[in-house]
Amino acid sequence: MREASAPDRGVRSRDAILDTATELMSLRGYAATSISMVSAACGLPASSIYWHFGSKDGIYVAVLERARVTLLSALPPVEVPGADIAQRLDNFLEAVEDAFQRHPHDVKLLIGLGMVQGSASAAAVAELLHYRDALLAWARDSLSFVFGLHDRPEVSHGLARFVLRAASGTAVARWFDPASSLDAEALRVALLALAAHQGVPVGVPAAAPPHEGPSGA
Amino acid sequence: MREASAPDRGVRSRDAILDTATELMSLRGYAATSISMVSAACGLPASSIYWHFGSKDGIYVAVLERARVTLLSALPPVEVPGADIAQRLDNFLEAVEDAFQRHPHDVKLLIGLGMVQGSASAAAVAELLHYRDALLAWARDSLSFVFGLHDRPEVSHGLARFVLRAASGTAVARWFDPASSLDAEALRVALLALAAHQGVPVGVPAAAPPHEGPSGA
DNA sequence: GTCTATAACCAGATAGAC
DNA sequence: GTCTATCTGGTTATAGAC
Repeated sequence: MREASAPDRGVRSRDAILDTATELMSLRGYAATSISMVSAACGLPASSIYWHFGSKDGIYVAVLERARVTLLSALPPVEVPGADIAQRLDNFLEAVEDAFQRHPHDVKLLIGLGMVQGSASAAAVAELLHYRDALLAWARDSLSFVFGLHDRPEVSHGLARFVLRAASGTAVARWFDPASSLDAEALRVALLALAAHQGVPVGVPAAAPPHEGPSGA
Repeated sequence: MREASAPDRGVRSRDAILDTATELMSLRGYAATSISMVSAACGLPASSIYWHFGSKDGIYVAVLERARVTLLSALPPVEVPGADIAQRLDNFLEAVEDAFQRHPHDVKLLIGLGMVQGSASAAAVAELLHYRDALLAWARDSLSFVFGLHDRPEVSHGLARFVLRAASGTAVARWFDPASSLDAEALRVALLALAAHQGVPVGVPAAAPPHEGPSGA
């Protein structure tokens, strides 16, 4: 396995560079991460990094792409198991919480690098959007299955957006206080109430009447 | 007013630098914002910026401090008006939504620059923590008043954390899709359900039974 | 594919006249 | 307080031997 003749020396180096860049960029951000830092941290000279990725932006795009694939393949299929809504919702939230805890780098890459407009290339921004859309689509499909919303796509979309925002907000909270976790319990209560509020039968009364517009005062 | 002899030429320049730096840093992040960019954008030479703030980090701390004061003074007092919980909650959420919409720079500074550990000074990180804590305290006190939770601080703290995370997540969503707004309606439903779930009387049945631990399956 | 060496440039920061 | 000019060091990126 060691001294792999040379055929895959390249791919091993490539992976090492990607690992290092992922860690540094998710921790410090794209702009604050320099090629020389990556070089020093992974042991390979800067020119090797350029040979593999062409430019700093090229590394960034590769890092984002791999993070997206990794995170998405760690998520379970959208046909969430469970006999009823409560069970399926618990299973869904457990999957979200699990991925969130196990892939902090990937989550943070998605979140923290939104402020890259102007510093990074259009390709990198497009990859970020792709990343976000893929996560949102997974959440939407899963929640559609959980609540049986095949005929009400706008409701499952709204719930998915809510979950994604809660997860993003928790990721933000996590870099102030690294012990922050997703609080699946609160999310469960909130999602059930939101679904009920939209008229979805969840085996529980709606939490509040629709009430159009803010009430005077 | 113009040609103010010189006494306040200084403070005007200082403010102009702060304005420019706030805009650039909230848009591009701290690391990606250079002194020369600020200099070019506000018209003053780099050495004037150093005269006022001493270092790049000094500008950052001043920007954060002013953002915190601005945002906090834009928030209404915690004695949220309203005859009942529903009215007070609506007023609270309206205040949050309003501040969120009117001060995008300040919100983004708080959010997006969490990944500054290692690039910025301890003073800057401390200022960021101070910022976050002040917002959380305001939300906690307001929600305590809204729901009448003076004797249950841990509940109001949990609700405040939930609101702050939702707002953070929305700020993140906003740099993918600038049209994103806070969705006060969803937040209203979620907060009522969460409060009810904690046994707080909100004039509405609890959304779900406490149910200890995930249900088998 | 990996290395050493270096080009070309821009960053943060300072000196000193005014 | 503001300016011009400049120093130093790190940055992205490349050349060319191996």
